[in-house]
Amino acid sequence: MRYRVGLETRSRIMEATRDLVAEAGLEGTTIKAICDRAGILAGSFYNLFASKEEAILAVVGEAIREVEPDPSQPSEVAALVHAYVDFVETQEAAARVYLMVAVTGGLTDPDIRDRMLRHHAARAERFADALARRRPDLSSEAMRSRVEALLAALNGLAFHRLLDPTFDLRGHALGLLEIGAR
Amino acid sequence: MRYRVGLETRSRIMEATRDLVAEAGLEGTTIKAICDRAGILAGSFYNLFASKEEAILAVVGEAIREVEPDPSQPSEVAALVHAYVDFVETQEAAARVYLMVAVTGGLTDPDIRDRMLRHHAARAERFADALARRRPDLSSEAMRSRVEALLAALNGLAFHRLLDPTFDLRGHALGLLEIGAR
DNA sequence: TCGAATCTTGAGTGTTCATTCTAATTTCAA
DNA sequence: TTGAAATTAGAATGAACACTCAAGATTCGA
Repeated sequence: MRYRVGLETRSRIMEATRDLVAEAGLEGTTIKAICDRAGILAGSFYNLFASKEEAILAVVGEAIREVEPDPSQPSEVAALVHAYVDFVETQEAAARVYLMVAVTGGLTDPDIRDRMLRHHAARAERFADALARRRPDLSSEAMRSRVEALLAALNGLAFHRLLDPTFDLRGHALGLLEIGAR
Repeated sequence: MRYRVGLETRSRIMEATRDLVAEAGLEGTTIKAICDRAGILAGSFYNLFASKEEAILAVVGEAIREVEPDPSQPSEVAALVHAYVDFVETQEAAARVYLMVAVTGGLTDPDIRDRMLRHHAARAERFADALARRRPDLSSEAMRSRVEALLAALNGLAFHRLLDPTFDLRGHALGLLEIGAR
């Protein structure tokens, strides 16, 4: 059971963590820097998070929850693509943190890798459902292939956009639909 | 002017660095671990590399040079795709290091970011030339769009393959050609 | 209002790590 | 063979950093 002030501190910590990791990377971000930006001291940090890793994973968890709009109701493929582009464009810091953890963590830590693969599988499922409505003619093999290609391309394009802010992510992402999801 | 033993030590260091970073990540890899695996002591490391970062960038440079086959003569799109898949499959450690540096470094260090964007531009050029021969009908805009989509998708698929060794990278990569480069 | 739970402070701890330095050894061109 | 340059060993250094702790302050339900 947390007090209100504790919850506020917690969200200030997460905000500071997200922005700092987005700028300086996972290891470039120190507890001291997080605390300075959140306006607290180390003891308060450890009152709310067990470790730096836990704070970063909390940020990633939040990003994962925000990248998918309304998981309850079905969507069009184009709507899913737009939602993803919106996420990258408007929550750039969260997108950067997600990407860094997915790559560094995914390639070195089995737990994070499994988490990323599960997230990917859920996303693929969602896209497959949407695509099935638009292209009922495709075999499940062809569907799988299209979805993997589309998700991989979206991720690759998003990475390019994060490297180069002038890159037209939305244009290229919508181009994918023209090329592959006629 | 280096002596033969120095050059041999240098390549042992690079090999150790590549494999360790592939396993443990950029910051998980220590100078001591590199030296242990290379069978040397710290003094020798610093006789040949100015810093840990320099050794890692040397590994990345080597990977960049190996990912492109014969930059002199022109290639078919399919050949370029095969070459990329071959690189990821046979030089998995190098591919992992490249990816980690591209993401963590690219998103936090301006020099590395520029280097990655230049590498991408050169690759895109290469793919565009190959695609132009197969599809002379496409406008230069459509060409650009196809190439960006193809490269992004290849990168995304490669990342997935590195996360999940059972993922059929070559199958999906060739699927891209069927979908988009008819 | 009371007081148990929660929160904050801020100094402190211990470790890990990249990097340096010096002296001894080895290489290899002339 | 010689000796200047390159290589190596290995201990030492110093900084950075994640994390702990005890004591006081604050919160808020009962």
